[in-house]
Amino acid sequence: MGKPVTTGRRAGLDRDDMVCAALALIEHEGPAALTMRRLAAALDVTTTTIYWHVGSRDELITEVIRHQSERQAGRPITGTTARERVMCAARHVWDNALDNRAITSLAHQTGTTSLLEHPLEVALGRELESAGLTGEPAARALRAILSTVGGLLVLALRNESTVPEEHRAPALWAATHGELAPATIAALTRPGDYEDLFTSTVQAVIDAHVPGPRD
Amino acid sequence: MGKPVTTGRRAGLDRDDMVCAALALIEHEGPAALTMRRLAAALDVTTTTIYWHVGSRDELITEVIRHQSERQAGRPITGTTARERVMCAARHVWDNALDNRAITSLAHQTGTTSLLEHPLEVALGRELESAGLTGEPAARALRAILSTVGGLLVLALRNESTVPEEHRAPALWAATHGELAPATIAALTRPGDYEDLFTSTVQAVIDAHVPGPRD
DNA sequence: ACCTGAACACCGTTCAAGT
DNA sequence: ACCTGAACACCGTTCAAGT
Repeated sequence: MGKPVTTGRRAGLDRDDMVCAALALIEHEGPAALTMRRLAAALDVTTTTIYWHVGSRDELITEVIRHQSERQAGRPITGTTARERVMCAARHVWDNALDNRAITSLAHQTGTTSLLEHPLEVALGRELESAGLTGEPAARALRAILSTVGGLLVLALRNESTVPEEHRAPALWAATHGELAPATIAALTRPGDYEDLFTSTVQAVIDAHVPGPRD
Repeated sequence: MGKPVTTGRRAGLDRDDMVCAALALIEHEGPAALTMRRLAAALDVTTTTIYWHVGSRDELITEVIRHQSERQAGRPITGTTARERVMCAARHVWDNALDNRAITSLAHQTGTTSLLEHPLEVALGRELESAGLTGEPAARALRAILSTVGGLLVLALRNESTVPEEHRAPALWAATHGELAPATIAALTRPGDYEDLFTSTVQAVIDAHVPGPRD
């Protein structure tokens, strides 16, 4: 069953093979490695073959992100209080992004983050509604939590992305703005403990938007 | 005084002219318009001329961002309480980004946001120290506030950036995850009031990290 | 010192042509 | 229906050569 190993034509490739090969390419060689020519070489075909199965590079990326979003879904949401369950749903977004950094970076670069995290965002929205939020407050809470997690992810993923060293810590900073204490300067230049930062920051945003057990 | 209008050589251009022309190009035609060839055409020279004055495209971008960061500095910080002044410094980052969306997007794409906002980030750090924060708590507060503002900016700037419509609101969302209320779905698909979102979210993060007047 | 012309090694995309 | 070869219009970058 399934597709025959070798048909009478040339290659036995379909649209799904392209998407999977693209996903593997991204995971192994980074988001920048996803070019039509390199993907064609990996599949041992010409670039025009990709254009026949998939429409364009944008469509390929969309399909890759959607494919990845499907196998990200499914982690159970734990916790007894509403805030705990909302926090758990937010942490799923955080964990999945850190577990799949290459694809997350690609989604971030192409503005398809919401497509990648969509099932997890829906799960988060469901918990907010279960917490009693409806209408505009629910929408505001959802947007606030997701943007906070997204901002923290940009910070946490900045290190291994393509950021030249000179952009991080020019020596003149300490000279021109020397009034700052070393620890404060470190916050602007060096990486920190993003796990703690995630917990405290997201918890604050959740507490501000989601009614607690004794409100 | 200054440089002569026309020297005995070919063009009277220096490194600063390249950076200014690049900045104008970005503001008028968007971040994607900044290519070596288009910049050379705008200056009526060859691309190799740019490589002589500026090193590479990365160096050009760094110089453009640094140039822009200098004329962004200087808005006064108002407010009487510590939290008010910290909020004001955070709002400066927000306002400047929204007032210069093209350059902000470029900085975001190239991972040089901290370089662009650096003077404003230092001002924010100063207010945190004035509020009594030192060491790790100061660093955590700074990172938390900046990442929150950054995440909200990504959301607010997403609309006019190069995001295809299909990435935003596929019709199947409502079908496969139809349990969500319309307003909650809207939070995932349509833009909202980011001004209100900024105020409430950043205020929550500030309150969580900066001691208030009666703590 | 400052600038040009030509070339190299890449991109995404299209189009006519093959089987 | 599925795939190739060649071409087009772009990129960033380099190198020898001109004045």
